[in-house]
Amino acid sequence: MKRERQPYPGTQAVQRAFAVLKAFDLDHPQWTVSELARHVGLHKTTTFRLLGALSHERMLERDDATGTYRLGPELIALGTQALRSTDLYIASHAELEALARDTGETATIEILVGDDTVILDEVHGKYLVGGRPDFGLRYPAHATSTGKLLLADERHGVGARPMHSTRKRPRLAKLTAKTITASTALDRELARVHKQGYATAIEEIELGFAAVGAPIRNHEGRVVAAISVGGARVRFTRVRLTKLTARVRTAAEEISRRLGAARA
Amino acid sequence: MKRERQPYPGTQAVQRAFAVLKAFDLDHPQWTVSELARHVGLHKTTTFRLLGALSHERMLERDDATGTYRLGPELIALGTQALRSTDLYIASHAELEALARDTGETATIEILVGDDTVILDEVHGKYLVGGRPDFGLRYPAHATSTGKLLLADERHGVGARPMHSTRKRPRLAKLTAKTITASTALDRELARVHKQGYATAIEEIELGFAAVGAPIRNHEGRVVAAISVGGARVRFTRVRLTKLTARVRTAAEEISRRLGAARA
DNA sequence: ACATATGTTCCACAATATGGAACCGAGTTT
DNA sequence: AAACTCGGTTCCATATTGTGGAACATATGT
Repeated sequence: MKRERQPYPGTQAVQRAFAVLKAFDLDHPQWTVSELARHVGLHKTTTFRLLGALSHERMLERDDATGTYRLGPELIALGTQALRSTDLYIASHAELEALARDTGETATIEILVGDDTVILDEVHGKYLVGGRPDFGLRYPAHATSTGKLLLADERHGVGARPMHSTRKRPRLAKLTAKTITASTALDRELARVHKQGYATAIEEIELGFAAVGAPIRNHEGRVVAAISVGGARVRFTRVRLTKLTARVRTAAEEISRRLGAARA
Repeated sequence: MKRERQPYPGTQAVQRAFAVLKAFDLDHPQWTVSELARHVGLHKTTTFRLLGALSHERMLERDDATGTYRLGPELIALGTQALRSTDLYIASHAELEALARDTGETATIEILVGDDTVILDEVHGKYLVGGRPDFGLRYPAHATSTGKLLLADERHGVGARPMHSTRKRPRLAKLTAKTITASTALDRELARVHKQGYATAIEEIELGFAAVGAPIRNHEGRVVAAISVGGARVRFTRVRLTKLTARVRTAAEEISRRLGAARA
C-alpha cells in the first residue's frame, strides 16, 4: 500500500475513521465494505475493522438486509450538539425570522467548512412556505453570496493569516453560466466584496435563484459567518435588491453586535 | 494507567476519539486538555494528540482566546448528513405538521440512542409558536412516552434479542415526583405499554408537561422510532387525552405504513 | 521565590493496528 | 457441476503506530 507521510501530528486511525465517515455524502448515503475500501484507498480488512468500530460506537448503522452501512444515530446527536454549542445559532435565529418576515424570502446563516458553506439555520418567508429545511447542506463557497463574504475575509480580513495564504486552490466548479470559475476573476470579486461589505450571487449557484448576503463578525472583527436572503431571481429587481441589501446588512450588524456583547 | 480489556473487535484509537467527542455534552460544551484527560481517563499526552487530530479534521474547534475546545463545524455537516439519510425524517415530517396543526400541541419524532431518546424532528403547534427547536436533545428514555415505547419493544418486541437482554440497567434518574425509578415498576409499565400500543408520560420528565406517544414500526414490525404530542399538563384532561391518543396512533400508523411501503 | 497547574515537545518502547493470506458462501460462467 | 469471481469475514506474524513517561515552558497563585 502507498504509505504517504502524515501531514499533521495526529493519529492515523482517527484520520482514517473520519475519512470513512466523510465518504458518506449525498451521492453515496450507503456503502458496502469493499466499495468503501476502494473509495478511500484502504485495505479491505482495515476498512472492515474500522466499520466495525464505528458501528459499535453507533456512528454507523448496518442495514442487515442489504449488508450496507450508513451514518448512524449517534452522529445525529453529536451533530446537533455541535450545532447547539455554536453561539451563532442562538444569536441569529430571531433575526433570521425577522428577515424572512420582512422580505418574504428565505433567510439563512452559513459558515465556511473547507471550500463549502454549510447552512446552520434557515427560515422560509411567505414565498416559500413549507419548504423542506436545508440546514446542513453544503454549497461551493465561490458560487454563493455568503461564501464570497467568508472567502473574502479569509483573504483580505484582519489577521490575513499568512500560513493559510498558500491554501490549495480548488477547481472552481461551474454550476451555471454565471458562476465565477476563473481564479483571477474570483480574486477581483472577493476584493470587491470585502470592500463593499456585502455580496450578491445572481444565478451563480442555480438558474433562477438570487441572493444577497452580509457578513457576521465576532468580537475580533473576523467574519465567522454570513447571512443571506434568497429567492426567485425575478423578484430581485435592481431597486428591490438595494433595499434587500440594506435590510440584510442591518440584520447582520445586529447579530454581530450581539456576538460581540455575548462575549463573557 | 488502567488497561481494560477491549470489549469489541475494533481500533482503540477510534474508540478513544469518540469517547472524547461524547464528553462534549450540554453540561460540558467545552473542555481544556487536562480536564478532559481526567474526565475520560486518558493520559494527558494522548488526549492532547487526539484533540489535535480531531481539530485538524474540524470535528473540534479550538477557542484561541480561552484555549478550550468545543465541537466543530464538520460534525454539524456530518450530523445533518446522518439525519438526512434517515428515512424516518422524510417519512414523518408532513405527518408531524398535520399532528401539530390538528392538536395545537408540539409534535415530535424520537429514536433511541443508548438509554436516551433523541429528538429527530419537531413541529410546534399553536400553543407554542416560535418555540426554540429542540431536535438533537436527549432525554432519559424511561421518563418519556416515546422512550417507553422504544424500551418496551426492545424488551418485548418481535426479535427480543437475547444477547441484549443482559444489557446493563442504568440508574433511573428521578426527574419529578412522578418519574418511574424502581426497575420493577418500569418493567410493569413497559409490559403495559407494549400491550396497549401507546404510552403516556404525565409530568414524569418535567413538572407541568404531559405527552402521549405511539410507535413507528418498520417493515419487520420492529419499533424504530416513536412520535408524540406534548404540551402543558393542564390541557391534557382525561377526555382530551383519549382523543389525542387516537390521533397520534393514526399518525404513527400512517408513517409506519409509509416506511413499509418505502422499502425497495 | 516557590509551588502547582496547565499546554506542549521529545522519545524509547511495545502494544496496537496493519495487511497479507486464507476461508466461506453466493452468484456467474464455463 | 466444476471452475471462477467477488463479496464478507477470520487469523496471525510483523513493525508501524500510538502510547505514556519524563521534561520543559508558561501562567497563576501563595
